[in-house]
Amino acid sequence: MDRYLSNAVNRIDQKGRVSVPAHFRAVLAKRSEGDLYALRALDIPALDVGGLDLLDRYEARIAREDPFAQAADDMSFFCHGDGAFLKLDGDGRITVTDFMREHTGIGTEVAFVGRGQFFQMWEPARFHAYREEARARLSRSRRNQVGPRPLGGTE
Amino acid sequence: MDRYLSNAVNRIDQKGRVSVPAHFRAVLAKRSEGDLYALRALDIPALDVGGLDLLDRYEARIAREDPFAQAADDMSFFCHGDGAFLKLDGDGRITVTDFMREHTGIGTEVAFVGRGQFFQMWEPARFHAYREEARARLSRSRRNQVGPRPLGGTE
DNA sequence: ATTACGCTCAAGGGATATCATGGGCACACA
DNA sequence: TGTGTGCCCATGATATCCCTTGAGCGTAAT
Repeated sequence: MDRYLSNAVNRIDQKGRVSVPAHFRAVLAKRSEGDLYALRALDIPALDVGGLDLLDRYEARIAREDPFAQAADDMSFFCHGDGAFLKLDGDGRITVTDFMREHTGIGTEVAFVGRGQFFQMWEPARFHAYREEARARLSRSRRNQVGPRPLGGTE
Repeated sequence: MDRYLSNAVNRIDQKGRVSVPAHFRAVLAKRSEGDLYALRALDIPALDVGGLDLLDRYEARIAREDPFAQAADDMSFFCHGDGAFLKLDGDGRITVTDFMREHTGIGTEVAFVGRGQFFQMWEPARFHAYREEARARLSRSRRNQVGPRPLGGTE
């Protein structure tokens, strides 16, 4: 197993710690060494989290831009300035900081959502709402499609 | 860990000192020997700070200009002549000088912002405003994008 | 089939280390 | 004699480490 799949909701304890699902930790260990990289996602109240390989992907993307152009600067500002390293403690937990709470609205529980190459952290209610929106968008666009179906369904 | 990442706001004390975030100090120690070099960023009210390797970035840009042109001369003047060395004290703090305050508007607090190869110092409110601008620009360019997305939350 | 054991994992708590911040003191330079 | 600078230590908050608890689950034994 080398992809982040499925989702789980875990509770934040009084000291602000939350367990990263064991399955995600296993994937993480396979993809990168130790540290976790977290980033405030664009447009949605979630954090994108992964190993250092996730950061590498962003940096590779930035390297393709003219390093003195505005776009490269914005991208670096976003992924370096608005990102953070998370440390897993000995029990596989991370501490939820204000940095994370502000952007996501996370309070006492965190929804961990697998996204293949990375996973996300959401406030559970927002996650459920967003999931429904996403499903609705998909099924609407499938109905509007005349030719071959974009995704899924019965063939 | 060898890149400057995440951001933090620290308070300036009555003697004009401010702690450089411990994580940044660790990166600094790994990348360069002791010295910190600060320059006033072009176009934005921030300081670019790093080891002497920070100059590599600017010198690369100068190298791309015609050495007889005014622009190359101006750039060299700017990065070699208008920078300042910062001294870390025993507790990992630097003293905020007028040189820094003038350009940035820094008053009683400093926002340290990781930028990968270097980090920046901002007046916190200006930092927050600029961060929102940068995110808005990115999100706009993501929506206008037809093909694969340049960066960002959802893949 | 049902009970008992053992494993994994989320979650709680106490002790300790790290870090930002405040302040004292001495030395220099003006 | 002040003012700025460097060096040292004190403190409180937070993060980190280590150990414990208890629920869920599969497996094995009765």
